[in-house]
Amino acid sequence: MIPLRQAMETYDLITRNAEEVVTDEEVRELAADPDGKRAYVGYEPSGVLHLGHLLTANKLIDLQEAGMEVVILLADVHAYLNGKGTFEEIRETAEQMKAQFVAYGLDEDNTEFIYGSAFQLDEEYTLDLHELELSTTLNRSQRAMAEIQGGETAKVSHVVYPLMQTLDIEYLDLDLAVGGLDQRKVHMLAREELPELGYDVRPALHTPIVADLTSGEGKMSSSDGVTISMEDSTDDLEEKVNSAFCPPTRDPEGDLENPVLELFEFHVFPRFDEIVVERPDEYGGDLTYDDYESLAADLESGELHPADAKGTLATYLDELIAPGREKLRDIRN
RNA sequence: CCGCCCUUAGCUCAGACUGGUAGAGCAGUCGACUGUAGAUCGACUUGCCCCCCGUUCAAAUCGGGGAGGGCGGACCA
Repeated sequence: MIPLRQAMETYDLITRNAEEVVTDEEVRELAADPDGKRAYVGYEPSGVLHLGHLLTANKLIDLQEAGMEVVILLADVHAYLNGKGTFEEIRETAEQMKAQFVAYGLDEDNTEFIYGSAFQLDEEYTLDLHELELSTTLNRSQRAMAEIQGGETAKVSHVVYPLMQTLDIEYLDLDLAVGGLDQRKVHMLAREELPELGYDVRPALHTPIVADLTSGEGKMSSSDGVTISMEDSTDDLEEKVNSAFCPPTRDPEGDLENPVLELFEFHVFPRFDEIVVERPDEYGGDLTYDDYESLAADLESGELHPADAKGTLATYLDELIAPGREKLRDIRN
């Protein structure tokens, strides 16, 4: 396989499938000399990875491919502040999460896993945090958190949370912050506040939020609706994908998205060079695609039937998830 | 600390005044129709009515106590 870095311009690799790049100039500058530059995603520890996690993981893999160092923050303190349980419980799920990321394909030697509690409780960090608390309004912090916290009424911990993310970017010595689009307001807050403390502003890169599988609207959520995760068996995947909303178009009416196409675009094509749609002769025989655009175009034209697209999607997702699924099984035995 | 409002199905809420063992919409599940899903029909499911004590033949409903959540309480007066 040709290294992606040679096959694609570094900038295109770094920004592919990104919903937003802040700012483009800053990222172009990074792309000009990516070696040794540090990028991160922070995750609240979870025992089971789902497609939302994997979307940002795909981006991290791109960045590794581009020559960057990747840091995964196992955000135990953040999870604690967001009411996710005791530190003990959070730690345990963090270890499971780490194992699944490695199984998924993040190069272990090139990926730095670090617990938030390893540095977020230091005196210097804490004093910086208090300084941020002093210069940030409640309103601003709450707005930054709105997408992240549940429907619950905001606690004091919730407004501290994004301020800590701001400091993480400095204390982890990063050059790029990565996150889903739901992290946008937090990163904007960070860009605004870091200079106030005398620190440098870093660029941010946001991945899209995949639409809900069954309705095609909003975002796929782990709390409600159908989520595809490392826990799913092959049969689960087939069933979930088959029940997905999938009109034969890339651009459904209204605000709706085609989640099946989105999964091809954001999860399958970035990890496979070639996709084979196995089709019985009565429907025209097998089809082969090496990029998302041609597959989407065929769905649009009717050449590719949604049912065949779904079967194929389930097969490839299964392949992506299989290593993590095995790892989970090991952990649990 | 004090005051007011809220708590009923997964969600949003009716029902409470006038006690009689719980409803709607949405969601969900299952069929029919489509070579997928959705839409559309057809059927179905769903409950410690926040907790405890009391009154009563009988309490979601009345009385008392408690919990959780929301909002308010400077001055002008």
